Amino acid sequence: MNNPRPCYLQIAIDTPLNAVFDYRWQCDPAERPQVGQLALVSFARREVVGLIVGVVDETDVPVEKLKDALAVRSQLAPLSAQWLALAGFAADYYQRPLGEVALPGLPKNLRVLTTVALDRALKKLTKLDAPHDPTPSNMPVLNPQQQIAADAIGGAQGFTPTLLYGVTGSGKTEVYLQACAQVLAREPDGQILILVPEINLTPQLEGNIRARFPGVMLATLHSSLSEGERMLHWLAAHQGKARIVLGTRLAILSSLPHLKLIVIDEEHDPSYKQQEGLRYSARDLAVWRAWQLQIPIVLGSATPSLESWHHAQSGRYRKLELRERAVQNAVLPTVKLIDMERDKPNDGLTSHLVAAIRQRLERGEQSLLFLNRRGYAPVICCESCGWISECTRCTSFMVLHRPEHRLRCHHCSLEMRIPRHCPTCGNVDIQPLGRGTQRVEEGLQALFPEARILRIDADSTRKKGSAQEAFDTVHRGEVDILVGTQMVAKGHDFKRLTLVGIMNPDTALFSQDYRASERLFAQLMQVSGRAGRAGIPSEVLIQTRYPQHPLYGAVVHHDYDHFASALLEEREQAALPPYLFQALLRAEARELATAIEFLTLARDCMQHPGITINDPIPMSMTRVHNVDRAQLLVESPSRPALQAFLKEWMLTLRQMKSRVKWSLEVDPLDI
DNA sequence: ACGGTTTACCTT
DNA sequence: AGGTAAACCGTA
Repeated sequence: MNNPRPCYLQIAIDTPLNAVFDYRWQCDPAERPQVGQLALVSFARREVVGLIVGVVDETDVPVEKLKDALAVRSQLAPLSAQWLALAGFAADYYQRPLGEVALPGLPKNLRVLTTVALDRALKKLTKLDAPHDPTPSNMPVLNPQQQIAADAIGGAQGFTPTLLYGVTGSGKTEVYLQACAQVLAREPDGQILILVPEINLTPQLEGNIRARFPGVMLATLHSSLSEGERMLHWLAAHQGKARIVLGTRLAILSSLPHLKLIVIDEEHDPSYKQQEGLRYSARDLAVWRAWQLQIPIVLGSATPSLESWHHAQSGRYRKLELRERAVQNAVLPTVKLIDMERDKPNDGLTSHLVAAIRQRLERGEQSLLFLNRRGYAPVICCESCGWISECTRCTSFMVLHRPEHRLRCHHCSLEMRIPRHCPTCGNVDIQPLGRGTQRVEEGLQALFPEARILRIDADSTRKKGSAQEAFDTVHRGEVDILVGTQMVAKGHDFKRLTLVGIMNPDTALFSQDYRASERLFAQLMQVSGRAGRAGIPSEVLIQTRYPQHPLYGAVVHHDYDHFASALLEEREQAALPPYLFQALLRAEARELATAIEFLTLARDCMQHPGITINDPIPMSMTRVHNVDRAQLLVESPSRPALQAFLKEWMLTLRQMKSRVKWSLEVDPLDI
């Protein structure tokens, strides 16, 4: 006899509450809901989609509190136990409730009340039948180092983390592709996840993969997809139809039931770290995922993160090296330092750099000027009383944007007209101080009136698609001099580019942030790599006041090894990551004192053997948009000890019910 | 007494 | 978090 008895669904919901919620469900025993399915429930006067993490016959929740679940999304195959374990690991590690990790990782259309988008995508995928021919088209012949690397990665069994270390142009992409080919050929349903820092900046890669594997479905996952596309691509991966998934950091949480290989390109890139909400590192989660599934993972970079380099040195990761440039007879560019004390710059440009640009113009070659500061000038100031354009809402300056004739705060977007005279003393001589890309562009145009100059930065590419258009213009050779921020440093191969000028990198040398030099080195190597890709000898000129600085010496000699070893030694001596593990508790309030007070309480509320809790300090940019921020750094040489402490600590802090807004970041990058 | 804003409370 | 209802507050 069928005794219709309710079962209870334990549901994770996207809320900061650290709990799962039980709902009643009238179970047809033949169709019991499954763990990993999604369900629609009413929660705190609204309806939300949650994730079923348990199906049980009993519950401790009092009957008067229990509600019926409204619907189960049975048309969608459940998320696998392995996927749930990944979300669970991320939730534990980053100290957030499971629902806050698992649900935002799903396409938005799966989380709405109606299922029309889901049904439409399902229908579309049924009709579309995925090609299943893993045969690659025209595989280029690899050089011996590349071949060894491709075979080692493609033929690896079990959890095999590999650091693929090779300079720009050494042909890492080709190694990935051929390793992929081996895995696709060997594993009949096998899926591959390829992560890149920013997909817009590597448009070539998607094309290369499609061209190489015409018989295999590729799905992309990144933030500039429309919701419809994202739903479709996510489902293609979830159903196993997409054999290759190419995506940014958010793709690490995609459902890949037959995942057999993970590739992380430019693994050192800071954009693998999410900087708001759940502050996860896609690279670190990827390594965990590979370990969980016991599959190979390759981390590629010309300038690996010190964390990965350290793992390679200690033998935890296998290190494979590509020493030669593989791209047809390409040579490493010559890097030269220009001493700005001896060659005084005019309009920010030393005579050496000007001469080098002129030479390129005469030869019909392209130049790139790299300056990591947008706007016209970072600040304006009054000549007579010393007034400077500070933001009224932030601890920062209002940046002069000349084309728009406005001052703008880059942190809270406050804008105002440029004052005609000084607001404090009335003096009319207000001068821009320092220079950004707009001012450099203006200076160059005055110097080379006949040259075609293009500026690429966040301001010039605000409109959708305008960045691509700008890059296309450069590729077509319609630009002589390119001025840009870090936007131009990544990915693009400029065939006719033979000169890279780096305008003012010195500020990072003496930064409080101990990671600044690691980042600067990676950035200089990366931007240098834009030149010399087509076999024409090319040059990188770095303008500096500190030509003796060892960092520049390492850049000149393209010597990451020694630079990294020296940095690692420093980090070990100073007890810093990767020899130390950190977490950061942040608090924000109208008054700085309120934030500090909360953090002091947090510091003193628990015993903490083996853990160092530093004093609360205001953040380096204390005020943003009229909110004051402070932080508390927690450190331990043992990751498990830190994890155990954080777990307890979060329980205690949540119980404090303080009305101060606070958040925890595990493994912070910026301190 | 009004209406707009800040705060407190709840989530199965 | 996010949604609602209660509490607060200046002013007519």
